Amino acid sequence: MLDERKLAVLRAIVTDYVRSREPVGSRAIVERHHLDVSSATVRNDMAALEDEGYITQPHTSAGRIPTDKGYRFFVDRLAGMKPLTAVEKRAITAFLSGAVDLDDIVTRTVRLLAQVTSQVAIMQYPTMGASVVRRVDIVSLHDSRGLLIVVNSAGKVAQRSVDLGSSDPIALDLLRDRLNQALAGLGPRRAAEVLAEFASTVPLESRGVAVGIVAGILDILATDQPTKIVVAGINNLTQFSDEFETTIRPVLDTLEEQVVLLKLLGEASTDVMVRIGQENMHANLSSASVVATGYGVDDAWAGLGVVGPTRMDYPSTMASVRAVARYVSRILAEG
Amino acid sequence: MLDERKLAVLRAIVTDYVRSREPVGSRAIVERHHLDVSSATVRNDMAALEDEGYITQPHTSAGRIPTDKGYRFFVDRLAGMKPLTAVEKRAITAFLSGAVDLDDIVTRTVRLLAQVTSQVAIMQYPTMGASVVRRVDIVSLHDSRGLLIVVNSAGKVAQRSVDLGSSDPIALDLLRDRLNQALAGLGPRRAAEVLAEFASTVPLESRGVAVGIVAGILDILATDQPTKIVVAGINNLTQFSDEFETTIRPVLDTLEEQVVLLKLLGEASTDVMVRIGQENMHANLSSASVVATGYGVDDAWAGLGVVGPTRMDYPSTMASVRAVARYVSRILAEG
DNA sequence: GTCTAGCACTCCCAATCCTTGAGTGCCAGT
DNA sequence: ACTGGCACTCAAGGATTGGGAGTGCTAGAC
Repeated sequence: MLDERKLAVLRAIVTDYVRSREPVGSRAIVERHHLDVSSATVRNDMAALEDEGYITQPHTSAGRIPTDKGYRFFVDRLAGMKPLTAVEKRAITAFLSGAVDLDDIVTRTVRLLAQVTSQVAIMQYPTMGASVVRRVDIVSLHDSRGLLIVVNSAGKVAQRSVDLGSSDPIALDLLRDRLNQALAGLGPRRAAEVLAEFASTVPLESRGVAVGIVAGILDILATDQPTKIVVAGINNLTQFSDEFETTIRPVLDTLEEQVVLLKLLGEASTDVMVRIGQENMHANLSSASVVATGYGVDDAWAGLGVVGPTRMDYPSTMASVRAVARYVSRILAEG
Repeated sequence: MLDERKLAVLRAIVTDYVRSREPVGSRAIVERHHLDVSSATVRNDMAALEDEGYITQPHTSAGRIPTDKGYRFFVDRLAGMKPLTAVEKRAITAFLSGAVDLDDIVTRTVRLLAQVTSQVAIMQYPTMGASVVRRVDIVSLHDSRGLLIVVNSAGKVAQRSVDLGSSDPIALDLLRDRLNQALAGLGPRRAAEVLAEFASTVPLESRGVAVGIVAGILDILATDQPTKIVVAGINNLTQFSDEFETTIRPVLDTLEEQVVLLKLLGEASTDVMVRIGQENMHANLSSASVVATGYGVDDAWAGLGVVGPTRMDYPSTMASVRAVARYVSRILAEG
């Protein structure tokens, strides 16, 4: 059904439309892509492609633009990823290697991704997931307020404020030591089991505080799932000031909804995932595409990606997303 | 120069223009604000107000719109703050009191502020500032990588990854205890002084690690200044889809620049500050206004506020910003 | 002196019409 | 199976026009 030349025509339409943002006509194709046929022939091919649903006309007597299905075919069959230049690679490593802690890594990564793709970048904090508890700390602040801190093997630090009552520092030190001995090295499920028994092993006079703290730790272990999402490069949307209603407004609305973003990134796995337009199953993203992938090391895994108009340079974007994910994974693995 | 009626006219122009987004004419004023004079009289007043620079015409034969100077006068002299309704107050407390830690407080607050003002909200994390070091912790992760954690009395947790070399757990515990004894209760300046001497007091075999850790703490103490900024409600900008070039694009650009935002919020003090248009001294904000204020308790102080078009409802916005700042301060004070 | 009624004037805005040109679809011919 | 040619469609850009909203000014009333 689709011979070699029709594929070439589709490829030409996608690439030219992405470049120019304007419907592309038959004459332009033969000229820019030196197909050795006449424009009338290309027109016939275009009619066929339109019948198949790969392209469409904004109105009679305009050129063609790709449909979601057209982009999908392009991504799956007609194009690979455009490798990054050496300069880009160097810039990525240089920028990421300056990070001082997990927070900093995430912030830098998402900004970097926004910059290299010229799109809106979104990134999820690594989940504790398969990681183990490394340390529990209790810090008294003022009056009876204190702070409970749990660090996991991925280097993630979670905190909760707790009521320490009138317990004295010595008792707190003791409690902390006991908690660390009991929990260090345990995964979240096992830790929760141990904690269930823990309070009863504590001397009566600090029982009350211990109960509060145990509850706090359990809370941290349990509510770790909905990880934070960071966004950067929203101003990149302004380059699509036409398409305000179709792209900018809905995407901005979506970016405020953490839940939706989490779901988008949740589908990411080891290879680069592309969701085009309606494929996102979300009204606000019906004219936007999401390019995402997973990143991290075995005990700290999460997603990152970009959001942009369906008319985007998929080969470059996919390559950038993959590259950034790999580099940040490496950084995470190293420390 | 400006008699009672001229002030009333200016007030009418500001309020009507904020409501309708359209230049307001003399006839509309006498009708909507039952001034007992004719439109011709109002026209004379308007001519005077225009001479003084409080209002201007987009073009001949259009109504008048306020200038920056006009808004400024309105804010300073013609309007107070419009108190919040009981419902709003209750919603604020309810929403904020569910927060579990500092991170959560900040996130909730900034979203809340965006929602009640229908503007873009920005909020700065509390600075350590006058606070004191409460606890230092060292957690070993994997291989030789470790995590250094510093908690201050404001409940803020800072972290750095450090190289722990091949030091054994016992030595680390010792080091941690010594650090806590040395630093607990000290302000950042004094702590830095103590740290300068610290490494030389450590046994030779763990000297190397200690040096790295001391450097990390110093780094945390030193780089605490540029605190993080959180943004919410960017989608509220889409209500001004006219004004794309004048408001949306430049504001979006500005929001990506942490430095600029920090400077904006840095000027905030105890009362509500309003910067109108050009007063922001920043090209991108020349048709935007910033309403900001400080919040926090004595040892943890920072700024929060909103950014929107100069044409905004100042009385309501100012009241909301102040109310949210007060509630979040109270929450912080309570722990 | 202060306000008002009236009127000429300005200028945006929306509607209308026209032209232009890009691009298509189709058919007859090679 | 491809191509040249031609009629057709339609968006986009100008030019023209007719309100309509609003102003500024002036002469007169209080």
